[in-house]
Amino acid sequence: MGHTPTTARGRATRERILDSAADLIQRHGVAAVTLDDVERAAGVGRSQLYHYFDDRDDLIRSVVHATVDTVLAAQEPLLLEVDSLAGIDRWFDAIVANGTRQDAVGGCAIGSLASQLSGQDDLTRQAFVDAFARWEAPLIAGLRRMQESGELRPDVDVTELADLTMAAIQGGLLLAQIRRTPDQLRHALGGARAALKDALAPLP
Amino acid sequence: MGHTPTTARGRATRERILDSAADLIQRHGVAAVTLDDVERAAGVGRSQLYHYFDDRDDLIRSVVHATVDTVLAAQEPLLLEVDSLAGIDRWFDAIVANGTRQDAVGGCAIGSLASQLSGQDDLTRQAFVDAFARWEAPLIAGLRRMQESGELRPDVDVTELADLTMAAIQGGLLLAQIRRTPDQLRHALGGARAALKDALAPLP
DNA sequence: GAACGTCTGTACTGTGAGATACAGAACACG
DNA sequence: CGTGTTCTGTATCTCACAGTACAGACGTTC
Repeated sequence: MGHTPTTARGRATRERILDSAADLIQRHGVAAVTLDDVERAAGVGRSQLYHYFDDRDDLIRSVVHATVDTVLAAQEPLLLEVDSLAGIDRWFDAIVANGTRQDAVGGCAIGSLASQLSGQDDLTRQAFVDAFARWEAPLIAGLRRMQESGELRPDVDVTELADLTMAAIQGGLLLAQIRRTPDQLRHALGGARAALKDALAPLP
Repeated sequence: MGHTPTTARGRATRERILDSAADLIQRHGVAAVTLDDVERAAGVGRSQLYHYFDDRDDLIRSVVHATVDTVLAAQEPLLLEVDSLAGIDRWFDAIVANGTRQDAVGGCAIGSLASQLSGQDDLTRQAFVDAFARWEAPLIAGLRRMQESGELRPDVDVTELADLTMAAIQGGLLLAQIRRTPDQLRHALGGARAALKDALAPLP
């Protein structure tokens, strides 16, 4: 997997390559990005690319891992608070805000990559299985806490709730990306919220 | 957009090219499919490709249109019956069955293409906007009939219900494709069903 | 059956883009 | 400083693949 840099300059260069590549891929898709594009955007020469990465596939894989880490790191603070309906609302609001932001090219960075690359090798697909598992884990944990505290009915299946929530996020982002409007994302999350509210224990 | 065939043989050849290309693209992704691959799979020569299609992009666009038509045609009979909860259940069951079938590579043919190509030109993106609109229209119409007959509460927004249902389908199929298990699709559709059930008018 | 349009087969070309070679600059470390 | 290692710049190679050229087969119509 290429050379891991030992100096500060090396690390900076490798980061710059990864960031530029991730940005280009996010905007134009994996297939449309050439090594020349990455070089230009990162301001490096061909030799650097092959110094830090084995080949194009290795670079793409590295971008996938970096993207997953970035997205999950951004989600983490809010995900740890999803142990109440209010916390879930804050999380959903952040997702909508994020999906609506700036140029609103939108879509989920992980979801987009996943549907472009999951038809690839099994190793790449596994990376996405892991990514979504890591994403869903704190949600399941939060719902379980809600169940233990009696906030959630004891008979509901929390993994089922988590699954439908993740699907609503991914589907909502995909359709919002195509239509270039956040409405469908909001509606999808509204549906997930309704399902979650349904699972709340009736007030005593 | 290439020559439209006038003879039966010509139509058959064009169809064969389109079918083979659609199949290859479905399995390996747009970027991974070369014209040589299509030729081999369809058993035609290079000249045929360029006889019926202007260039590779034209072929891809044609595959998109053909895929959309195929998927929507398959959905149509069930979609016309979604004016009752039982009809919706039949539709959902068919989607799960279809997503579980055969090699279960899964994913939505339209959704996959959309996320691969929506970053392309605006014209291609528009094709997917239209496709999803065509898909959603009979669902909205069915829900509206349910509302008019009093089966659905009058205050609910049927487009909102339709939107979240479409998102559940797309998200569920995407995640099911990655995990190679239909569970998440079932859960996602279960969530949509709960939202729909919530909108039913209380029994008199 | 001949002549014209439609369709098909094969061989070729040009180039974009991934990969390599190798020399030179920057830097760490004694 | 000097020497070895890490990092960078440029030029070049190679080849897969989109696109072209052109001849030949088929088939339809008068």
